Amino acid sequence: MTTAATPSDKGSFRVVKAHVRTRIESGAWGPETVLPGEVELAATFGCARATVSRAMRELAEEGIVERRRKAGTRVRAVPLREARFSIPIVRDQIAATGNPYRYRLVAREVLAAAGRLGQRLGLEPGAEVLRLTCLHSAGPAPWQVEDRWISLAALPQAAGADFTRHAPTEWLIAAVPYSQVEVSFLAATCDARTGPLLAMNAGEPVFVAERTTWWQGRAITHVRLTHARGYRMTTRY
Amino acid sequence: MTTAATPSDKGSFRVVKAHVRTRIESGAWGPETVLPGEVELAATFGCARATVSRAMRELAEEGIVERRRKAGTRVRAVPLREARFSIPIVRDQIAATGNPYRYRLVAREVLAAAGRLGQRLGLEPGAEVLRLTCLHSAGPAPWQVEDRWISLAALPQAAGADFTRHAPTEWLIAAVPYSQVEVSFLAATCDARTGPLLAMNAGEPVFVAERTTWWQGRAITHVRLTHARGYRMTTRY
DNA sequence: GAGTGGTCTAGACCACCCT
DNA sequence: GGGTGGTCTAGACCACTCA
Repeated sequence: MTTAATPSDKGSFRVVKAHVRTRIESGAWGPETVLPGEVELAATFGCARATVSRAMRELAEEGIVERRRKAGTRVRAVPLREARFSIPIVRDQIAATGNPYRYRLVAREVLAAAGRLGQRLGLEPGAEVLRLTCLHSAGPAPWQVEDRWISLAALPQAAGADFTRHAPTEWLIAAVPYSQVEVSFLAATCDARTGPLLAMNAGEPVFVAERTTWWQGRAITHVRLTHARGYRMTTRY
Repeated sequence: MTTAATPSDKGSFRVVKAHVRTRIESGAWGPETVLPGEVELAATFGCARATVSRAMRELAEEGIVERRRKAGTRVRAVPLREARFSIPIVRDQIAATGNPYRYRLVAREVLAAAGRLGQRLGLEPGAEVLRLTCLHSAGPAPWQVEDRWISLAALPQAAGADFTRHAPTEWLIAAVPYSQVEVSFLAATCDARTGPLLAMNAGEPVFVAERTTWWQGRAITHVRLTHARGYRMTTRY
C-alpha cells in the first residue's frame, strides 16, 4: 500500500473524488505524480472499482488529472482550465438585476444577403434575409441592442412572425430549439446606430457578442449583441 | 412499448446517447416531452439500465435534458446552453498562430496595496504587493499586455523570482497549480500606459480579461490582460 | 405510497499502449 | 506481454418527489 489515504468514509464516488482532489490541491500529490491504480484506490477506500472509476473520470473531465491506459492516472502539470459561461436569456439576465425587463422592436426590414454577412450565413448572393434591430432594457436603462439577421431561405416562417411584442430569441428557441452555435466576444467602438439606443456616445468602447446558429448543417441566424456601458461577463471556475 | 427506437446497435452508452440526441434534435421528441424511463429504454436498446443511465446523465449534463426522480426525464424547453472556453496559456495561443512567442518584462515594482485592488486581494491596507507589467508578442506584433499584482503576504517567494525571462503565469502555475479563479471579460478604452505597448492609440477599444486567483481561500494574484486590436474570443457549442 | 432516477457492487471482458 | 483504464452487466437498495 503506497498510499496513506484516510478512508474515513466508505463508498460514494463523491467521497473518493473529494479525497483525491484535496490531496492534489494541497500539494501532497504534486504535478506529474502518478496516482495509485483503480484497484488499489478501491481497496484503500473500501469500495468497488466502478466507484473509483467514476470519481477519477470526473476529475479527468475537470482537467485536474489525465488518464491513459497502461500509463495510469497522473496529476496534470498544467491544469486544463476551462471556464464555463451559461448563455443567459437576456430576459432572465435583466430580471436577475431586479429591474423589469422591457423589449422594443426598433427596426425590421427584408433585404438581400450580401458581402460578409451572406458568407457568414452561407447564402447565395441575393437570398432574402430578415433584419431585425431590437432593444432590451432593464427598466428605463438600455441594456443591449440586438442586431439580428435571419435567413428566410432556411426559415421562411420568420417572415410572418410578429416581433413587435416578443424578442426573436424566444421565437427562435421555439422554432429551432437544438442547434449548433458559434459565439465570439470582442470589443468594438459604439457606432452611430447603436449609440443613441444605448444612451452612449459614438466612440465609446462596447462589449459585443456575435453568435451564429446552424441547424442540421444549415445557417439559420446571425446576431450581434452590443452591450451598454459597464457590461462585464463574469464566471468562476 | 411507446417508443419506436431502432436498436440498430446493442450496448454502448454512446449509441444510446446518440440515438436519443438525434431524436431530440430532429424534433421527434419536442420540448417538454417526457422520455421513456430507464428500464424501458434499456429494454428497447437491449442493454443494462446502468448503460442507459450513463447516456442520460451525460445528456443532462449537456443541458439537453432534465431529470427528476419520480417525474422522469424530459426534454428541456429552453436548452441550458453553456459555452466553454479553454483558458489558454498565452504562449500556446500565440504559438498556434504560427508566430514565435516573445515575452518582455516592462516594469516591476513593490508597492503597498491600496483602494480597490487591496480589497480585491483581501489585503490589509499597507500590505506589500508585487506589480508586474509584461508584454506578450506574436513575433514583432504585440498581442497582450499583462498587468499583474501578486500578494507578497500570500506568496513571499514571488519577491525573489526572476520574471525577466519567463512570464509570471508560468512561475505561478508551478507555485500554485490548483486554485480557484474568477474571470471577467469587458470592453475598455486603451489608456496611455498600455497604448504604446500595443501600438494602439489612446481611446481605441480594447478587449480586457481580468482574473483573480485564490488558493485555499486566500487571494494570491490579480491580473488585467489587455488585448491588441482585433482580438476575439471564440467558441462553439 | 409508489415510481422514477441515483448510486453501489462484484464480476467480467476488452482496448490500448508502455516496456 | 501484461498492466492499466474503459465499459458493460445484473442485481440491489436508496432517495426523492409526484400524485
